[in-house]
Amino acid sequence: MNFILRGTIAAVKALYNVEISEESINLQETRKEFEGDVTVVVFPLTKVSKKNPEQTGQELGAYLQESLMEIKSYNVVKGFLNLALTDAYLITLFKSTIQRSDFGSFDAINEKVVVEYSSPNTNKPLHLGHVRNNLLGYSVSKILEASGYDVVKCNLINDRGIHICKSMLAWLKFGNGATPESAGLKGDKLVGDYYVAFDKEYKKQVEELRALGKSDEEAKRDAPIIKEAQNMLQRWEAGDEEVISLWKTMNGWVYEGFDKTYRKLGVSFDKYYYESDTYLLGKDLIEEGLSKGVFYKKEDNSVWIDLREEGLDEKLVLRGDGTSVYITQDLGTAQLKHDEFKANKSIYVVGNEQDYHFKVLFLILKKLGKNWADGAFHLSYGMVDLPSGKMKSREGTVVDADDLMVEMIDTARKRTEELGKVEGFSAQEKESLFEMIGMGALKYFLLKVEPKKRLLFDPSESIDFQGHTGPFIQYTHARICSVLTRANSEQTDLTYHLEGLTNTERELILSLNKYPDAVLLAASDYSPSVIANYVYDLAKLYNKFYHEEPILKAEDRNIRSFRLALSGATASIIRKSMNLLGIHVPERM
RNA sequence: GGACUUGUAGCUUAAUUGGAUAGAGCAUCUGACUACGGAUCAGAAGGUUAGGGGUUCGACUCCCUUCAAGUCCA
Repeated sequence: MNFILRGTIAAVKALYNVEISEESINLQETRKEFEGDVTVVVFPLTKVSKKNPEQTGQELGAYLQESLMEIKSYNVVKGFLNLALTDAYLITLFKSTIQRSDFGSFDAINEKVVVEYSSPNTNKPLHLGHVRNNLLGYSVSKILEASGYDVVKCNLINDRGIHICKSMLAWLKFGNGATPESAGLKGDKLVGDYYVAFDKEYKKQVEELRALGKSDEEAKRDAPIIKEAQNMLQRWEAGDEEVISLWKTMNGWVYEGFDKTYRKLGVSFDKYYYESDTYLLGKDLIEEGLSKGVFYKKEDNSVWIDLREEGLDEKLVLRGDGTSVYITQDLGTAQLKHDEFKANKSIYVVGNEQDYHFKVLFLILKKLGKNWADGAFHLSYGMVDLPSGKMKSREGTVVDADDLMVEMIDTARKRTEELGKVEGFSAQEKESLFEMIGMGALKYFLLKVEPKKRLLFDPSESIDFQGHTGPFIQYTHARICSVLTRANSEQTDLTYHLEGLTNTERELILSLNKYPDAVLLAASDYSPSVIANYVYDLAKLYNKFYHEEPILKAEDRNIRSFRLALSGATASIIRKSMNLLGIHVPERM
């Protein structure tokens, strides 16, 4: 609606002889209860008109109607100037813009963005929290891509450290040589089981030591199994062949398991980083920081940065014995990514428990003079909690990603069969449909909420398939496809000449027209929920249209062709939107 | 002790970034030409936007404060 902006600027110039900027004009959709399509909020303009809002609105409205042929009529309510667009304009808008196949896709802007997401530990299977992370990361990548960025999706895998040694050690002790094949388990599940087994044994040993009179702290420190694990980590760091070989084998199992989960989730990566390769990075940056005077040493040789001026604390960046802390590695990895991709932006999809960490990380990079750090952004999302509280893998209170997906697909199967909707489907078509619907419900459920909000998931309450849900939108798409196929089998004259539009048709065109803005907003906010809510509104509106207006049964041939075209365009935008969420839409369901 | 985030109808949530009478879904109640697909549509009911103060033409949104939930930093 740029012509309204320009027209308003011209109107202000003509009426009040003042130059104003586009930003000073506040345009919004006209609320349903008033007549019109677009509303100019006139309060801010009273400063230049030096008249009351009502009068200013009247003057602007009269001028705009006179000068812009797209405007049919206007009215002023309080300080709001409501403009009604002509049907002719909306029809042209639909034909020349919305119906184009490239509607809503943006030209490449020649900027690169790295999106890091997923970033699992190799000692346990993925759970619902990871699912949120993966879906967010993938969807944000798609959205950025659609808005013109060159996107690199990457996954930094935490494949080393004491936690991996725990799984390895427990497997050696209790595993009897079990493999995923022999145990009939996915590799990540098998390894996760030994991580739990370690913890169980560890707790038992701690109890025993405490029974012998040791303090809690001593017992936790002295339990033989934890010492063994620490010893194993040292051997790993020293490159001990036996340990390395076991580590490779077990991580291999885990990756096979993760791959299956990723495939089922429909997410993918362009680049993998492994902490075993990156954990020693960052020390040169410590040197750099010391020489620049950004860091300082304490008596024990440990290196720190003072961030108290920024309202934060003093922060340790390298231990006294010269070993890294998390932030050391993350500094190094940030530099590595920058060297490799020279990206304009770098997004980290990580839970909000690390808000502080990233604040510090970015601040340090800037203090080191890394200007590229301005493009760094922590896409922080809220934890997924259960009614019982936090998920804890060691206590078994997690919603496993694979189990959840199977459950969702099963529910979809039950629903669909109950409704008797799959007559004439082959077995294979059925399976892919159930998967599409089940995964659609799950993904939509997780993505429709703003990322930063925490999410409560109640496993005893199944995710809805009706109302504000993925399947509702999928259903709308299938319904349109059904109409279109029917139309195709009859006649295919798609040209039309229209006299006017019904209210719902107008609403639908205006809603379709919002798609590009939704993409841009979702991209600048890094928020798939913008798309999710947009496409829901669109689908809802289409269903209203579908009920109110006959399409195939329309008597006038022109109207029939137009409504088919409108339906086709709606299906296309639904498909594009859902694609940005990583959700597939069926043609029948 | 300090910092950050969140708080909207019974539940899950939206609000064009400061705009009109806070908009949906689930659940509850009422209805839909024998359906171009009822996983739909129309309607009813449900709100002191956690509480209090302030800023202004105008506040869910910004500022101060209290409360609640969660997280982080030693």
